[in-house]
Amino acid sequence: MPQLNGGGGDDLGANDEMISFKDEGEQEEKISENLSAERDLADVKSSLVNESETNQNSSSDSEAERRPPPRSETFRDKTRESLEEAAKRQDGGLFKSPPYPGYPFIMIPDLTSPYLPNGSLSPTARTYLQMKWPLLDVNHGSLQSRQALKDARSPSPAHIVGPFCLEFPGQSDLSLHQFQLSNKVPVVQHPHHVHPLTPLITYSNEHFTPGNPPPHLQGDVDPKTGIPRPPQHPDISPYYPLSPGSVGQLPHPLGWLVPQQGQPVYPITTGGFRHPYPTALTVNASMQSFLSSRFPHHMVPPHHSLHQTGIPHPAIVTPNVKQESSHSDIGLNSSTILYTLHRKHQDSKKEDEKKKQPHIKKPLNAFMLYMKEMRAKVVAECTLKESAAINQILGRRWHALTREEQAKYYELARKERQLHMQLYPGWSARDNYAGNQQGKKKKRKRDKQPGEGNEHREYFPNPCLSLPPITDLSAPKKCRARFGLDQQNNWCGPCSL
DNA sequence: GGGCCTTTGAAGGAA
DNA sequence: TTCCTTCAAAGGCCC
Repeated sequence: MPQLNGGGGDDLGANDEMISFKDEGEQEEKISENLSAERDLADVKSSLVNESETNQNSSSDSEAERRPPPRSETFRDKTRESLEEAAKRQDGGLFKSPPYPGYPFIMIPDLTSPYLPNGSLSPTARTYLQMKWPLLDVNHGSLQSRQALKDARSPSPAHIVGPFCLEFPGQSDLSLHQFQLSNKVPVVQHPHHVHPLTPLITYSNEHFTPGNPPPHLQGDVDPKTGIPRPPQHPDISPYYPLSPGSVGQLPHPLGWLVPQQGQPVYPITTGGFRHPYPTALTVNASMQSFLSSRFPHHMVPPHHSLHQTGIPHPAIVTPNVKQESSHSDIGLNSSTILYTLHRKHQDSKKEDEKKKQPHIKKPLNAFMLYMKEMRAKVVAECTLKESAAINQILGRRWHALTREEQAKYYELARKERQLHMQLYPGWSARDNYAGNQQGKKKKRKRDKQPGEGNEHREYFPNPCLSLPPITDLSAPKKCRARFGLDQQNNWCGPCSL
């Protein structure tokens, strides 16, 4: 396997991670070289914020800006430490004197209340929103945009500046790349028809190669696969997408986002309130539920039923809980029936509240990111549709990747984890275990027999050379079936026992 | 309708 | 520290 070239040992993933961080260290050097340019960038950005602040906001804004960012008690110490460590380790100068309060791994502003009493976005929230989702014209500074933000029903795209990333003269490609990595923006995730490459366009070589034109000026066809890219800015993370039809139904600032390539980014629908990917409202709602369940009530900021940012996170899946009417099942003829039903209603309501807690998905690991990118390509090449077979191919291709290529995905995965950790500080992978899921049936993997499965990989570092054709899923995997009794010297260890 | 398959990696818990 | 388990995505297949 390519990963073994370096003689790193058995743990390939660990080695790759090391490589990833090594590369990162090289990036730090480059970042240092461009520190002055980034300061200029920061000045420009800060001036933009301050300018709009001065013009539009009352003194409360300034006061809010002076206030230290809300230190949520929800942040675990270890999370904070890891974030700080990651910040120190990763961005060097960018974090020494962060011109952006929210960039990129600083504490997230209080998004549960990003608006000031006058209806405008607080500077902190505005900064965060812009950094997090550049599509938001939160920094535009115009009364128009703010008006649109306040008037959630206004779908006016007038203040939309279109898909863009914050590119400033003098900003190095590397820093821009880092910015894009850390502030990928959710726009739209088409459940199955989005080219999976999209997620990793951000991490394509374009961003690693200085001097490339802005990605949004490039064609819509991915040069790598020839598959058209979805109407989404390549700098925008599709991992934190908005679901079509999920946002427009809610009166929030994103209602004004413009359609791209004829497809509405945030379509205003009159459909139900069910949505596969909850919006930022549900993010906040999830955090609200999370906070409520873990911390004293007085420590939990108030939660409003309508979100303020409208930014969803794909890692969240809200169970489709039927909205119960508070009066629908209450009888009117008998007080006894009424009382009984009311009790039942209250009980079911409690259960529903538990179920309503959005399911925050795990951040994707490097291989998952790779799969998302390459799946369509493999499907196109092999005309396969069965994911099991495709995943086998992808698994082999993954091992065939060079260390540098893999490092790219490890880096992306690391960014995703950091972003996920920022968005959901108290989240634990354990939360998603079936045992903690209400009403979710625990999935049980089929028990593997000795000598079956990954054990072979230890003895055949390159499974592409030793395994039967990958499309032949029915081919036996056991060494006896593969090599026969007369070639037991080729059997792997477990099979030889 | 929901679990299984299949891959790798991350994370958490048990030993 | 090591090992094991679960979950993340994907979509056809099967019960």
